[in-house]
Amino acid sequence: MSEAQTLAEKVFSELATAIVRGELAPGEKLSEQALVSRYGGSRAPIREAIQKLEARNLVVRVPHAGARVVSLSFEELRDIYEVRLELESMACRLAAERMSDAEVADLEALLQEHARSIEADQGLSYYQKSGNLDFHYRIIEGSKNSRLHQMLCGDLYHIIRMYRYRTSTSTERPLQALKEHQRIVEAIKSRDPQLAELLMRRHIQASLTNLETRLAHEARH
Amino acid sequence: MSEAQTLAEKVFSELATAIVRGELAPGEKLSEQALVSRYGGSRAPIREAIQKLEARNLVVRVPHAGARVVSLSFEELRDIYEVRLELESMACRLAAERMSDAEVADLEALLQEHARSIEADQGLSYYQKSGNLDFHYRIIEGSKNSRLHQMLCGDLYHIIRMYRYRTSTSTERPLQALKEHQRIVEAIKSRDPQLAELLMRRHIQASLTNLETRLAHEARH
DNA sequence: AAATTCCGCGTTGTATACAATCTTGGTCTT
DNA sequence: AAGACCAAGATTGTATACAACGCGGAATTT
Repeated sequence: MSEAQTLAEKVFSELATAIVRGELAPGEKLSEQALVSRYGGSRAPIREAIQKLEARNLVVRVPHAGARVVSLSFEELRDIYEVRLELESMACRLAAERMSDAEVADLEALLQEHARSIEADQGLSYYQKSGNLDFHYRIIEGSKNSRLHQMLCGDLYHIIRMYRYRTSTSTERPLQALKEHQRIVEAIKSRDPQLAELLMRRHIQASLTNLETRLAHEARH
Repeated sequence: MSEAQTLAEKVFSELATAIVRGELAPGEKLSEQALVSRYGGSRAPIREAIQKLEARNLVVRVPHAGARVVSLSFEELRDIYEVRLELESMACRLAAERMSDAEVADLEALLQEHARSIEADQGLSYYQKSGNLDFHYRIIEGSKNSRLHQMLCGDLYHIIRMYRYRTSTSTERPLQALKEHQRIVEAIKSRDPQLAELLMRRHIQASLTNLETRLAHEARH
């Protein structure tokens, strides 16, 4: 991702992606000694990396007991989605007010790109992975609210992606999602904040119920 | 505040309150050496404390250059308020749905307490300080959303309180605020989520415009 | 046999020492 | 005189060493 200027940042970055990808299971203990022999360096930068992970809510640390990969309960994950739903709807409303015409045009171009990918039936998995994220990132950036951007992209999304890996890869409805994306952009283009917010809310709500049923199904086993 | 189980936590706690109270000015540099001679201990726990401050967005750290108390621009502070406005309105809506009858009764009792304090004209300053916060905290807790609670109380409120200290102490309209609080509780009591959210949104919007005019005034000097 | 206490080991928290980087002051050049 | 370059000092990043705390198993007691 971003080039690390320090060893601690490098270790943090690697651990973060490892956690998000599920290579480190939720609840798994992060022994400082083990990390030293795995990533090199001494305990000082490793501890710093762990603290950075804690800051992003990817690990939980208890004094004198060590750090563990965060393990969210059903309720906690639902809470996160609930907040994300609200914040991203807000971002979409603000984007409809504040995005420049050029940015809106770029966003339209992005969706046309996605449409071609799906039509060719080749970039289907691509669309599910980075394509979907690209769209949402642009909306968030379009809100022109730095703190909102930080909260959504910096904190919530890592957690969400982490649990996406566990429960199959995102939605299996790329065509439906694309249509919803297109309607959202239409609302932004016509500078209708309320409609844009409403459409985004419904869009995310769909994936939320998707997740809930999936988790409920998983809980039975 | 919370009893510190480790030296790093203790230093963090003291530094945090010092920053919030304005004893450490925004932009001021936090030299590790200086903090060691001020708070004792070695650099290890001091560094850990600084990292915890960074995690809460109270300081900004750049590699090889040290840490400074966060100094927010006008736009950044407005961004934070914008997010708070949305999240706390959301909390109020959820509280109207999820607070127990007992909790609502407690909240009513709290407001009656506040009313007496104001009527006696003695606890006026009290109401502005902790009273106002107590009310908002209870609403947030009433949302029963742990992540929402964490974001509002853990991250945003420290920053907001920090800048309240700089610009005179909160609103000079305790009576008006109390009335608004009472109406909010009424909406919660009658289990009207939409109305509760609307009233909270207006309530915070008032303090937001309050802050904006104050900052605009300050910018002239 | 079950519960409890205590001791030993491993882990984390803290202190000190060394290396790498940035900053500051001065000198030199243009 | 203004700006760039360079070296010394200070500061941060990293490594190693020591201290404090928690966990787990064995021995003891009821």
